[in-house]
This record gives sequence, structure tokens and C-alpha cells, in this order.
Amino acid sequence: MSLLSNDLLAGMNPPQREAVEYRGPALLIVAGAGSGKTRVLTHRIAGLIQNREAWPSQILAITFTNKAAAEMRERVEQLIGQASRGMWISTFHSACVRILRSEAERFGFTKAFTIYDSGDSKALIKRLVKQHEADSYGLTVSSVMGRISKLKNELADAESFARQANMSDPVERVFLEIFASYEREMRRANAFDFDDLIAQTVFLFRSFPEVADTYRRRFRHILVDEYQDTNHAQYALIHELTRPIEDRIAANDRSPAMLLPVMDAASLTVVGDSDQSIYAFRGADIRNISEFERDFPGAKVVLLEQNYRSTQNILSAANAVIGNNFDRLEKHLFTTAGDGQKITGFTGYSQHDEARFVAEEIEDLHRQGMAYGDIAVFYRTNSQTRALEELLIRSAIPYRVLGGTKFYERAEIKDAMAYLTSLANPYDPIAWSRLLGAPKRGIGPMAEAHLAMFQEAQGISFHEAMRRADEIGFGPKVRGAILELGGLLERAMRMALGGGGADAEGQEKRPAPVAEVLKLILDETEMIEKLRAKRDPQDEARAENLEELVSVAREFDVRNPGAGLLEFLTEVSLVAAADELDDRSGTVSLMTLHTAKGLEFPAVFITGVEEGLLPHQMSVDEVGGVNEERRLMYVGITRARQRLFITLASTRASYGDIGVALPSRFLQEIPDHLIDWRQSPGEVTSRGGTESRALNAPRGEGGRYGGRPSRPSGRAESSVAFGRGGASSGSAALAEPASGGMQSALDTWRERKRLAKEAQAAGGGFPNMVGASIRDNGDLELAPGDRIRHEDYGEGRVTGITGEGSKRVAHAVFDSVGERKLLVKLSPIKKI
DNA sequence: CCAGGGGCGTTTTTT
DNA sequence: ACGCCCCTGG
Repeated sequence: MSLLSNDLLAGMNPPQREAVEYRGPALLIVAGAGSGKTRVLTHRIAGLIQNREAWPSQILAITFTNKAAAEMRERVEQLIGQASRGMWISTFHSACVRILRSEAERFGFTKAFTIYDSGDSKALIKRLVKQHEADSYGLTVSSVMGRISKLKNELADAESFARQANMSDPVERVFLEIFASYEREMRRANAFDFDDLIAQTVFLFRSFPEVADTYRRRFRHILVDEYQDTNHAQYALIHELTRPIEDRIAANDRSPAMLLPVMDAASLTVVGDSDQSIYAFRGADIRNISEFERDFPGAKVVLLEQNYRSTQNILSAANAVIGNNFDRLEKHLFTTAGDGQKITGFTGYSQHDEARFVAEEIEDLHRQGMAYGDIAVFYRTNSQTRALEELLIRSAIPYRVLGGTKFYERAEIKDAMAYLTSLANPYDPIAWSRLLGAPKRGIGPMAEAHLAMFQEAQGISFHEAMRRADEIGFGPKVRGAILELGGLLERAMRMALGGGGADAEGQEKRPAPVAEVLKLILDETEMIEKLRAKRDPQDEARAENLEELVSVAREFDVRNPGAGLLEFLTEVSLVAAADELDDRSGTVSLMTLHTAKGLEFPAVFITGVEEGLLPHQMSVDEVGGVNEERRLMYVGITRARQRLFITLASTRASYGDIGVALPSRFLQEIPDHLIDWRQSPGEVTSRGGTESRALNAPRGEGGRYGGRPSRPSGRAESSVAFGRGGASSGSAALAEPASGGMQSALDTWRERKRLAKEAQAAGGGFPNMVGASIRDNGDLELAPGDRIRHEDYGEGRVTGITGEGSKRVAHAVFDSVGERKLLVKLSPIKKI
């Protein structure tokens, strides 16, 4: 008795159907990795609309990243078209911003509040730590920040904290003072930090039940994705929204019995997988999902266990690893896709050796017809990207790094954004203080302090304080600079508020496009010109970043006609690492295991699978830390569709010096027969490694890795080249790339990376990664038939040349490793 | 007030 | 090894 039209249920397995069709107050979908949960969610939403069970405006679907929200919106749109308009499909944070923007005035903020990113919060906390001389109590900026964040995620504020804190401890007292000042300053600045967005929305609902009721009345169907990652504040928010609406007039009778429900609670659907909970460190509470049935009595639970993504070998490895977490609900992922290929394992001597293997395997996959965009490389920590990038550049493999230093965190971008932020919220001291010094214009800390004092005493905005600089008494030079800047802000403000230049008859009150406001600021401050005038080559890239920001603003204006600064600032504040993925066409994706969650790729490399790195050293001492790391490994494995590579190194440089690395315990949890070792950990040490085997041997069942002959594989001989091949110039040379003849021509790593970036931005296509300024192999003449010597591969013959100038690529066949593609300009090659 | 150099802390993961 | 912060000298 299907309620739904067949096309919404076509091709679904029975539990999937049930998850789409079930109707009731609460539904928990336990969705194993790759079990089609997004499909289930989108079809469930489409069903509600198609069946006329709900209006689009009654639907609230919540995800963790903008990327996931965008994908869900797109897929719902594919199913029901225009009817999807009016739904809220967004992240927790953007949904809360939307609510707060319209309700902020009720509790002392304005709708133009600023959203502080962690850098902004840090700047403020830093100031407070200094003011309270908290470092003498052992309080650091990051510890204070972490603690405040944690408290907010638990919905504590300074007041509630004070009630239960141990006030006889002076450290606690100082911390409390800082916490309280932080709250005061945020209020004065008209700003919220990331954690506030959620917590303040909960406070809003609790203090203004009638406000909460309007949202309860509106959202009749609430769906939450990645429920295992919700923290307490997010959990409370969902709870507030799913309360029944009560009759408040009756409640005024002081008789609780008169609190009659007048409207049922909204229906709640949550999707999650406790095996993929990897955000405990930022307050995610796994109990939110494991105790769902207790929280919502009568809840229906549906298990999705059939995996549609990976081969059986990959799933078996994933199941084996996660099976070592004892505190979990047993799940059995299965597939009908067949075994597929084995997992490939490789152990390098160093992270460079490991990276070289990754680069070579990527090339092999590519040669076999796999698109670069179908390949991803994962790692535990961002610092691991260096070695990987170096080898990818050298091998002329196009790649992009997701996450890492984000565009909007760059200093020059933050400088420019500070102007826009300050226009929207002239009471924000962080933005204002930032723009004063960018670019340098002679307004220093002294001048800033005087202005700030004046601003506070007069109760005016920072902008007005600047316009009245005469009343403070600065030297003529400083005063001039302040007045000029104040004038610029005033003009920009007028433009942002109403009518960029439109002055004819009807005074247009429409805001000017964001790009034009930004352009005015950049032009008048000459930020770009000043950067270009400097000698540091990095500054050219910075200037380009600012130009890029203008085009970002332009795109925004086109996408959101009539929208103003506020919308732009909100969007910029809430973009996340995984959101950048859109244009992954033709490039290999590098990212942390955390960023990888929710994504999938035909081929996946998990690198650095070593004790101390995965599991990370920091986690080993924490309660439950290793289990969370194991889930991280599980997430990584289950991203792979067909091919999985697991790599590690036997030595790894950290903090500047090199140490021995041991194979990860997780590696030993994968059954032997699933891995095809190109070079096992045992082989590395027994054949030329620098450490004794005993040091490298895994604990427990000894000898698992020891000296086992590598399996016959199509490329058995190539493993020779990776490690020991041209013994004289093997990985040792790689580890010290600056040594000797050819290598001395190479510039520093930074320079190369910068050039690669420049070229990638300029030409779009790869491999045009090298600028003209670098001195190296650029003029090396090569023609088909030439013999060459490569520092790592030994001798070979050139078979062809493609590309021109600095992006010339030599195709060569090496005696030891076979066919390779090399960027002439950067590869360690010599004609012989 | 600012530029450049030396010293120090850093690397767990992020909305 | 790197980047950031602080301090000094101009």
C-alpha cells in the first residue's frame, strides 16, 4: 500500500523504502557508509511534497556543510522541480543566522551583527588574556578559547559557569573574568562567534516562547543529516523545535495542568552512523544518536546496511577495522558488487618516498583511463601535504588541496573584508581595528586607543569617532589620515546603503552591488597597487587574491540581485573546506580525513598510516581517543569505490627532525589477505632501511610484516625503483633535494609551490605550472629519442614532448620503471 | 611609526 | 622547518 508514486521508490531495497515511507513523530535512520542515505532523505522530502502532506515552507532539512546542503537541494529539485523553493535546506549555522538576523533586536543585538570566525575570536581573547595577565596563571589563548567554546557547546554562559565553578581556585576566577568580559565585548561589538550562533538561538527560543512557537508552527518536518555529529547545543535546538505548541493563555493560570497542547510536535527524521562520528573533539556527542529512542519514545528505527559504493574487499577491511571498537552497535555492511581488486599497500623509507609512490600510482591509474578528478589523497594532518604536493608538482599531476589555509583566512582578504564588515557593523572593534592598519597609513596603536576611548565615552560608532578626530587632538599627519579614512568609510557606507551613484530624481534606496563597494575601497586605499609596488614575490599573489575577491563579489551580485552586504558577509563567514569541491574537474583532490567525510572517489589513497599519526599521538592519551581515530580510518576506507591504497613511511620528519615511524595498529586490524603489499613495512627495514627490524616490527603477532616476499604483481620490478633502484641516488637524494648539480638549480619549495599556484590560476589547464622567472631545467632541449638520466628512475629514453615553454612535459620510458611523464622544468633529469 | 631580524612555538582534526 | 610575534634601530 505504497503511499508514494513508484518512481520515488524505484530501485530501492526494503529498508530504504521503509525509511522513505514511514510516517510518525520520530524516525532514526541508521545509515552505514555508502548506503544511499542522501537518496533516502531527498526522496522522503519529495514524497512529503508530492503527497501534499506538507508545504515546502514546512520543511527544514539540516546538514553540516554548505556543500551537503547544496547537494541535497539540487537533488530535491531534480525530483520535484520548483516545488522545492521555500524549503529551508541549510546548515545548522546558516539556519541559525537566518533566525538570529530577524530576531536579534529582541535581545540587544541588531540584525547587522558580525559573525566572528575563529581568528576574530582569537584576537579578542588574546587581548583579554593580556589585559587580565592570565598567562601568569598558566592560561593560554588557545586553552581559554577551547574552554569557552566547549562551555558554549554545553549551553553554559559566564553566569551559569560562575554558579558551579570552584571560586577558591584563582585560575578559575581569572578564567571566569575573561569569559565574562568576552561575553560583554561580543555584545558591545554586536557580534556572535560560531558557537554563539547555535547557543544564542537556543537561548532565544527559551526566553521568548512565542518566538519559538512561530518556528515550531512553521517547520512541521525536520530532517537532520549526520546526526552523530551534533553537539549538545544543536541537540537542544532540535529539541526546542520539536516541542508541541502549548496554549499559553491557559498557562497564565499558574496551573501547569492547563498547559494544553494545541498542536502536535513537528515530525523529526534523523540520519546518522555512530561509526562515522569523528567530531567529539568539538563537542559532538555520540549519545545523541545512541539514545535517540530514549529521547523520542516510540521512535521508529530503520537500518540501512547494504552498501552501494565499495567493493567487498574494501568493505571487509572497513568492517574489520571498525569491529575493534567494542562500544558500538553491531552493523554488517555488505555489497553485491563483488570482491574487486585488493587493497594496495606501500611503505616508503620517508614521506618523500611515500609521496613518490602516490604520484606514480596516480599516473598509472590515469594511464589506465581514470580521470584525475576521480582520485583523492587523504591524510591525518595538514602538514602532510608538503611532501605530497612536491611530488605531484614534479610529476605534472594536477591537484588541489581542500581545506588548509582558506582563501578567506588570508591576511589580505581579511583586511579587505574588514572594511565591508565595518560598514555593516560600525560598532565592531575587531574589524575596525584591522582596517585602521591596512594598508599602513600612519595610524598606530596609540591613535587607535585614543579613538576607541573617545568612541566609548561618547557612545558613538567608530566611524563617527573618526569623523570627529578634531576633538581628540592628534598631530596633523595622523589627524589627516584618520579624517581621510573616515571620509572613505562614509562614502562607502552611503553607497552600500542606497544608490551607488544614482542621484537623478527618485533617490534610489537600493543598495549598490557589493563588488562596487569593494572596488571603491580597494581603489581609494590603493591596497592592490601598494602590494604590487613591493618586491616580495608573495605580494603579487596577494594582489591577485584581492582581485579574485572582487570577482567573488561580482559573482555573488549576479547570483543574488538586490542582496546587500549582510548576505555577502554571511555567506563568506560560513563557507567551509568541503564546500570548495564544486569544480573538481580534472584535478586530484588532497584533503584531511575529516574533510573527506561525506565524499566518495573511485580511487582513494590513505597516507601516513603510522602510530602517532593515525592514531594521532594527541588522541592516544584521551579517553576514547583511539576509538575516534579508528572511526576516522573507517571513514577514510569507506570513501573508496574501487581502488584503495594504504601507504606509510618508516621514518617521518616532524618538528624539523626525523624520527622512526611504526605501522599503525589499524593496519594490523585489516586481514592479511586483503592487502597486496608492494613494499611491506618489514621489507623496508630489512633491505636498506636505517633502523633495525626490531624497532619497526609490529607489536603482537610478530613477523606479520617481517620479510614476507612481496606478492607477484604486474609491477614487481617497479618497487625496486621506488626504494633501492639506482641505489646511489635513491630516496636519500630526494630527502635532501638541494644537494648537488641538477638539484641545486631548483629553487626552494615555497617558490615552486607559489609558481605552481600562479600558473594554475593563470592558465587553468595543467601543466602550465611554472613561471618564467625560475632558473632551472627550462632551457633543456629534449627531443624524442634522447637518452636521459633521472635522479630517481635512472636512465631512459624520451618518446615525446608535449606542451610548450615552461610547461613542457617529457614522455619517457625508463629502463627500470617504464613509462613516465615529467615536467621538464622541475624534474631532476639530465641529458646523456 | 615601521621594517627587518631573531626567537619561539608549533601540528590534530573544523562549523 | 616554518611562520608568527616581539623587539630593536632607523
